[in-house]
Amino acid sequence: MSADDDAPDAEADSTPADSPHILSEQARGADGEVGAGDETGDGGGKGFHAFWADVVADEIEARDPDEPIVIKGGVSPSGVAHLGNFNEIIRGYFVAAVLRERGHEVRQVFTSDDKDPLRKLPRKLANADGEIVGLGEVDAGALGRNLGKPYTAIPDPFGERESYAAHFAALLKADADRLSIPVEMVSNTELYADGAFDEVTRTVLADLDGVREVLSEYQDKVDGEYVPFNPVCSECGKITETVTSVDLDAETVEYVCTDMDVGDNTIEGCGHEGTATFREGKLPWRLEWPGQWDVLGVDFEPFGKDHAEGSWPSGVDVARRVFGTEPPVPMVYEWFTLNGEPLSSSAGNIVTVPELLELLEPAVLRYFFALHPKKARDLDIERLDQLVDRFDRFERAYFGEVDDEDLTAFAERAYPFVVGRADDPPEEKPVRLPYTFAAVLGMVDDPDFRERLARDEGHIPEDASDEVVEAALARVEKARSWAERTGNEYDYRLQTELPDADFDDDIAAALDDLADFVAAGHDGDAIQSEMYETARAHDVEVSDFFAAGYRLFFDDTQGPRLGEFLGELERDYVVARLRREA
RNA sequence: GGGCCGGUAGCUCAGUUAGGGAGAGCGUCCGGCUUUUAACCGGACGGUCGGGGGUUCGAAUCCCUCCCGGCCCGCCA
Repeated sequence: MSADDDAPDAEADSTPADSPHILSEQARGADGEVGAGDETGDGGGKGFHAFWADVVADEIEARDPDEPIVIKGGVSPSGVAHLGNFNEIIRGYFVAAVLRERGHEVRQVFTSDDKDPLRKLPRKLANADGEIVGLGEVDAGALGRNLGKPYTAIPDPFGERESYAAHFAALLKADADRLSIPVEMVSNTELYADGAFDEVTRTVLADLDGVREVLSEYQDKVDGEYVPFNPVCSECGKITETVTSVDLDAETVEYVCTDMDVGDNTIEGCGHEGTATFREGKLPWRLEWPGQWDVLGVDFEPFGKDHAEGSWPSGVDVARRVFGTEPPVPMVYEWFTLNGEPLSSSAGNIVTVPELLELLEPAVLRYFFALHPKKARDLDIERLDQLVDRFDRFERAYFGEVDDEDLTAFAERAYPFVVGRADDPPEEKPVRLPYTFAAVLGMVDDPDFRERLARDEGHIPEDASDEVVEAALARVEKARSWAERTGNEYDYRLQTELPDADFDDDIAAALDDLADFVAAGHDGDAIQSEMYETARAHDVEVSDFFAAGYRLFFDDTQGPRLGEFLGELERDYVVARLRREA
């Protein structure tokens, strides 16, 4: 704002340029009157970008980073690896892909912050297939006894991996694989065990007063006694908080295993007094995060809005004043809601990657995350068709078939990354069945029926190869799963057995007439017309007649356009069913 | 209470970089396909761009202010 109201307003420690909201306002340099100091700024003349990942890539390039450029994400293992966690991988992926396309070497890593202690029991877990299960399905007691221990020191509740942490990390890695995202999983525990953290730990413990001064600006609990290192108790295995002395030469600390407060509860310490090396403990989060930047040489990291005002400013400060390094380029992403509600594993409002991939193609899911990260979005399972439609339109825009400049500009840049083929973009547009139409086809299992109807409705080109047809029809199973999962207006199923139903004489006679008509051989349009004629001829309400048809074929009161549908089915079957014979 | 981010049609969202026509898809309604029955085609309806003020010949876009929502502001991550 104005130039001269900077009273003795104390610390301007973090300048606006440290705002993590690089995709929002032009917070930096916006008021051109800052004048001189700012030549390393944001590199001035960068053009407009239709794809946000290019904006981020510009920021990274402006730092002139060493290669490979390192992009990081990370979470603490919790009960379920849900789609929200996946932001940490896929948002970085788009930036990584753009940088690679620009000729850089990029390393994308994901830290599983698995030396963190389990602080409370999760309400839900995900098994190895990503399916969500309740605590009751595992040995909850065993988990409870391990409160306070690092996730890597807790057995896998499903008894498959070497630890709780490994189980969780494997889930996320599997999700990344499913979406063809190359990411290197890094165990935070191993970083300590391998000594990668020795140097930063030494830096912290060598200047306790200096570190306390920085931290105390962000944490009330930091006093002259506070030692920011949490050893693992050699006796009970829990993370401890009370360090009594530091021996820099030996690289050890003395500690007492005291109680740890977690919310309303207390995790009891065992009282053991012991000695731990730098590798037998961890730094608290506010130091650990910038420590990871230093250890891994991180150039870019996306994070959720919850970190934007808490961890990030302190992390910037710690990086500079404690470690003497520059923090990475940041990027805040908005959280999305699921079916209009916040993601919550305890409330059961979560969805996993494998679950979603039963309902739509990987490219559609990647498209969802290619949309602007600063917008709060809702992923509405009931209306997944809208998302898929938007993707289809986006894809058509890439192939120049949509009269929309903005969308086309976005698609031209982002589409190759969305389909994971930045260096080899598709030259021909895939054949896509409209999602709701695919759901209609899903009412019948017969693949030939599906293809015939899709062709008749003009959704498959005459000269399509078998591969193209097969690829197009693959969406039918997705849409079918969607209809079943939501129980929506496409959730009809062609009945193979004759449903139990009675009809009055007029309707029965009309059905018989229609059966004769079908037996004589007519196409779908004709059958549709004949249904009206027949109903009138027998003085039956058209709606009642259709209802009878839906009862016979779908055991329901409604359904798709019946005539066209019957026209594609096997004639003998239709005739017999109309005659209520089979 | 303070800070940050967001608020564009019923729904999902573009458009804000460089101020100039308020848009798309879906839904709804109407119509078409000899035919009230969810797929196809055409058309229409639909918005105080969260409210107010300001700058400007001109504001969704820039400035101020207020409202609403989310996040952060003890610990943890």
